[in-house]
Amino acid sequence: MPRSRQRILGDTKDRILGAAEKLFMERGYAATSLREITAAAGVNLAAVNYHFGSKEALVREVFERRLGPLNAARIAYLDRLESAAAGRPLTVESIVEAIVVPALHVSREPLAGGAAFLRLLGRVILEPTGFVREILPAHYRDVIVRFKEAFTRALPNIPESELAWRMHFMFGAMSYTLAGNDALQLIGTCKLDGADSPESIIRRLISFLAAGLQARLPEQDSKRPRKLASGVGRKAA
Amino acid sequence: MPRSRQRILGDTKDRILGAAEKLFMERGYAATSLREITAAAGVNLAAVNYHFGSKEALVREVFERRLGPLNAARIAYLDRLESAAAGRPLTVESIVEAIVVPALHVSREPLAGGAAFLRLLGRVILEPTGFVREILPAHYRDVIVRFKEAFTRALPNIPESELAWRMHFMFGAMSYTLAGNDALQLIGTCKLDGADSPESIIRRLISFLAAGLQARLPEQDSKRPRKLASGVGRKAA
DNA sequence: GTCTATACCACGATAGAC
DNA sequence: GTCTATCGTGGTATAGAC
Repeated sequence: MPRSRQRILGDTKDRILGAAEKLFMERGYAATSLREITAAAGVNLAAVNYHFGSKEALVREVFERRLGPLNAARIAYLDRLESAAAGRPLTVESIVEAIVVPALHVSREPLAGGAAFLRLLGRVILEPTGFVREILPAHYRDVIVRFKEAFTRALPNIPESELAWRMHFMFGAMSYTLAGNDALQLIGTCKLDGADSPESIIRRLISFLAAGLQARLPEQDSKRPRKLASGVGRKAA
Repeated sequence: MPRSRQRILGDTKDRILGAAEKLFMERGYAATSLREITAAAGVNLAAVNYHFGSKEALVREVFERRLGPLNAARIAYLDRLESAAAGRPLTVESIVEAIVVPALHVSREPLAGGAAFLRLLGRVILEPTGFVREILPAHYRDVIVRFKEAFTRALPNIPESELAWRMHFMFGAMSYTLAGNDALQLIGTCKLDGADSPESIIRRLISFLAAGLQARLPEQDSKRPRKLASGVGRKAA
């Protein structure tokens, strides 16, 4: 059902979407009022309710628009890796890379929402209530399936339930980092070198996650007596 | 300055604090109104503003009361490990244990706030705005200092900046997990075995984090030619 | 179909009586 | 210390203009 007429300078819906994204990113969801958004967009207050239904539905559309391309880029990255590997399993590092690097690109392209989008995403993922429970699953399903397969091939000795949890931990560390949280930095004693480029941070994140994903199992099946920790004293207490 | 008179059934301030904690945990901060809190506590609406000054100051006191004991338990745990080790460096696993296990205990003791407290804490840590920026540092400083020292001794070959980032990643994965987020679970394809006991989850988390913290450096100084990944195909692309 | 003006009710906060 | 009354602002709903 096409609209019969619309504005010259983008239609109202897009203007609201753009203004909302900008303000939500800058000030957060709760701290941004619909009156600020509609004022910035130059539209009437009631327009947001007409076009979106509610403030929550608005923020949902705001970052649905970003999440699709991001996850598509992740899958495309993985596709490239797998076709290059010609059937052999990938390294864990490269699989993690396929998840993290596209997010890094998003964080640096203002047109794609910039780092602020990831910050908002990271925050909204942690939210126990609201729309996350119904929206995120649909957007992440394909990504999870594909990467779970890849990890399973790369880590054949890790049981499925263990792998699920490790992916969970990976998800947490990644969300936290990409969200730009600097809890430690603020705490002061550990200053995360601000001069570090995003690339070097991502490299550090990848090696951390890859090592965690490949951790030896709590009770080793003793198939491959792999020595992991070295140069560290034995377990105390 | 002691109060001259106070109620029989706990004074107003404590009643508000108790009701607020319960409701904030259940419904989140933004979704809980002062009117609900004061109604549940059986006190007047204006009382919360008289005793605390604002809603924000109230939630701050709510989880300051829990965070102190939690971090004290972490330091005590580390103290015990170190005195038992008699000067030798601890294993990375045991240090991580000292961070995670006290939180597990909190999550299971309703009197200490229960799992809901960790959920609120994890969410509030992700919040870019508000009181976190001024409150959390003071409560976490001692913990960070002590554990950074311990990790530095346990991982003498990891540069300080690298270690800071790895602790950051650890913090993220841990907050995410303890906050009880089950993004993957909801996404469905990866069901995190609900039958898993908290203890087994914590064990998995510890081994994941310990492996990540001990990851080989991106460009190895080649002092200790440590083989980490095995049974995985070589890097593709 | 779109957009506007406007009214509604709940919220956090505060002043002032007691 | 406690209470009532009230203020400004928030998200939402609707009637009606175009």
